[in-house]
Amino acid sequence: MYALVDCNNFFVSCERVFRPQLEGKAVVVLSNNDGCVVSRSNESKAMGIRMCTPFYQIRHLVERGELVACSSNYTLYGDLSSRVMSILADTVPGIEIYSIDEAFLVLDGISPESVPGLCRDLIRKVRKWVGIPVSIGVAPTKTLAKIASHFAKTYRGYKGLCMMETEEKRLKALSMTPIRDVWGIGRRLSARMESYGIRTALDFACRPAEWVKKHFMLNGERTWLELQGHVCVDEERPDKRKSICTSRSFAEMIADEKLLSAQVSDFAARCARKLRKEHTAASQVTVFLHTNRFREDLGQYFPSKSVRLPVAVNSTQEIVSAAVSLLHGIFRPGFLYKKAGVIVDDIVDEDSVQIPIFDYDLSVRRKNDMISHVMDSINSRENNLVRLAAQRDTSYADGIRGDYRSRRYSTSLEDIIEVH
DNA sequence: TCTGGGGTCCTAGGACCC
DNA sequence: TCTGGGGTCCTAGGACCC
Repeated sequence: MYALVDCNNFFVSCERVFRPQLEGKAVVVLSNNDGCVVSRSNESKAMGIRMCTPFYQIRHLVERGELVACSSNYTLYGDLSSRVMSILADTVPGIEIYSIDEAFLVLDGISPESVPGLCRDLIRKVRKWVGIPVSIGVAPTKTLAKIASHFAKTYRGYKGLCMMETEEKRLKALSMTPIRDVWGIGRRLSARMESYGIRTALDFACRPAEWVKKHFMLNGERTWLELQGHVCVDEERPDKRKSICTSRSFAEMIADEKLLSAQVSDFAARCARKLRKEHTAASQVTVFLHTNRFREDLGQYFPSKSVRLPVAVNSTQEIVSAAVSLLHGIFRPGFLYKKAGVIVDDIVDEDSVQIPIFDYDLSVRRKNDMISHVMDSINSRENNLVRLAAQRDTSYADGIRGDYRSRRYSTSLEDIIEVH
């Protein structure tokens, strides 16, 4: 059996940990630039606020005092997430962290009758020690555990735990689950399913195997098997990423190449830091630009360009310099740019980097690596204090709007003192 | 006026080879 | 005018996830 532990309304719950007065109120957490809604409390869901709603469409509710909006504070959420995960990891033999607010527990070796008690204990512990409410769904496959956790969250009677351990419960749950809510069935697939008359997960699970194979690809078949109770989604995801991306929308559109170059340098430096943190290196760098897709009155341009480096690298200097020259290759004057980003991929472990035999100056590489590590150790104390000249000379948050930002309760000494 | 960020996997189709 | 068949590998883009 798998247990899916899911933090309820995670970002909102994190804000509530440090601002208990938000308990019971309609709250939303906004994306970068206070752009759109990325987390909702039950109360704001009940008001009909949808996920990804642009904030300007609901700002009047905040002004009328009917809704509380919080700018996102990812450092805080990451910190609370790791506290939750470490409690889970201490309690069960295996844990697969699936996202910032979800983890699968592998219940191998735990007797079935002790599972409910163990789960209830976890719910209690996480709530008491971290302050975050979680729901747990237990079922024979990950796809079914997802469905179970949805029931655990939605129906008060379950008190946060839904066990799907019998055939009868499986069929009942599938019959009550719209096909679009099934893990792995997105907008496109569910539209197609509905055109075949499939409305619920049970409708789909009841179709014959041949029919599913004929009409859907590998993923559809996999989901179908999982709904039957056959494990297909098993393998744990590796902890090292295959690609790393740093991108931002700008509060104000940018026309100037120098300004854009400073932003892109900064994104590239962030990618390099993420690589070093995971002890990996990348041999491909990509830069992309977006104009504002919502402004039909303005010229549109979505260029992107990649370069393959002769060696996998993770020094700030090398990644930034690759990114800047890519930018110069795609920048075209006369456009207003709304978003830019840097992607590094073709990632390998930093200690298994293949060094070319010819035309490569190892001493330069060593020097770059040393400088990067010194930058890391200084920047770990004061974020972005030491930068390349190419990076913009403002602090990171500049140019990114966040009018409703909470304090850095878990990381900033000043803010911790303020709380106490 | 104002519309997020960061990932993974799969597939189709092109390039290339024999 | 007529112009094969089959395989592999790579990549861009789509679909999906949180």
